[in-house]
Amino acid sequence: MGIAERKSRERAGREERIVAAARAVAESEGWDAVTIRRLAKEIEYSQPILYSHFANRDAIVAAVAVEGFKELATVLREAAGAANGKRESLMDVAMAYFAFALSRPALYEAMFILPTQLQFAEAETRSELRAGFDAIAAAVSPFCADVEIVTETFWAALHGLAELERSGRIRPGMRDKRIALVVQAIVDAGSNAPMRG
Amino acid sequence: MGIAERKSRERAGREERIVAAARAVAESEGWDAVTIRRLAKEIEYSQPILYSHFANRDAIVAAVAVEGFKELATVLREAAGAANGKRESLMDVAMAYFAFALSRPALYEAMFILPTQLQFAEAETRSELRAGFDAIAAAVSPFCADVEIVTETFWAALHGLAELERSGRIRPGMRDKRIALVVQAIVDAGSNAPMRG
DNA sequence: ATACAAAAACTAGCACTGCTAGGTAAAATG
DNA sequence: CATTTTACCTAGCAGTGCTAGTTTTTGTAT
Repeated sequence: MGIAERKSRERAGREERIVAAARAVAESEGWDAVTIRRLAKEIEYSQPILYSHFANRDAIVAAVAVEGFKELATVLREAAGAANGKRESLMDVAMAYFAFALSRPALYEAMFILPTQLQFAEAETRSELRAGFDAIAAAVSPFCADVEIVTETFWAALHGLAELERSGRIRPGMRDKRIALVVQAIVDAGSNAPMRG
Repeated sequence: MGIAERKSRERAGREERIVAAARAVAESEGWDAVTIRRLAKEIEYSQPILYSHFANRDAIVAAVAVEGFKELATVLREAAGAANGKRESLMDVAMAYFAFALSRPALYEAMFILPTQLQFAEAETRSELRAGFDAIAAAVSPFCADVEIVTETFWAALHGLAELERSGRIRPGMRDKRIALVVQAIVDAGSNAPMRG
């Protein structure tokens, strides 16, 4: 039964094209430009076809977000692996996270700002988000006892810095100094806490 | 010519009612429910009236955001003033910020997530945002030399923690530990940096 | 008081959105 | 080749932000 497989392949291919189109349009014209009609035009099918692949528009955004989580995890792992020392590794992870967030703003938006509801029901999303989290945790772990807490806080600080800079709330010029401050805080958390306890 | 004044007063009152309605609907049903038709119904006028007060829907959201910036500044100033020691003051500011963000999610959304374009052209918004920033800066200043940088980073960390928790990315239970970690980082930044320099 | 001018508010409608029902063309099966 | 199933599209609904054109209300002057 090669026919069913061919059809399945074609469907999967079209689904990828939808997600790719959504991402491309969002990145070049913003998420407001990502309408069902626009995506239908991009893939050269009628609108209802999209609803045979995704339940609604949010599900398409969520699919883009899942792609983003995969890529973020890869980027962070590579950044952590390339460095020599523990401190360099942490700094590289921070810089890589920032570069990711600012170079793909629409993708980052899909991951952390837009839907925030459906995408966490899917198991795949959870695991991919976890992969990125683990990459950060690996870089953080040499400096602290309670890895989970420190990773969450480190991540939140990077996320907050990226968001406030992206929306023009804080000065764009001092980026590296702020990141250095966050990294230093993690390093200090490792050297201070044990001394006290 | 008391007539013109009366009319001006009535207009201002109606404008306040529009903003209040937008905020109330957003807080109880989410920003998606805040449509022009819905607000018109709430204030018992026709839709075009709203456009004699605001250029478009985003301007209404921005007006709500401005209210939020004023209230945030007040909340942070009170928190900083009530505490005794420098460290308590910093911790209280952090807790107050968090309480603000989580207790008025729709308001916080208007301030930091939704429009992010128009509202910073207005001078009023800038000054109110600055007021909140200054309140944080006052609590941070005893612990560092470069107040601006540290304040930006401290604020970003709080914002990131609030956002990630609000969207369910990090565990809700460990909130206080993460906040304590951020506060400790600021305190350490003050005790470490001078020793090195 | 009444006719008039000006201001204020409303009705109706446009172009767009997400989404869907119902009919049509294409393709696989006997 | 006929039939059934699958795939797909056209057309349309209800709702959105926003606006043109008209009507009502209000204040002014005779």
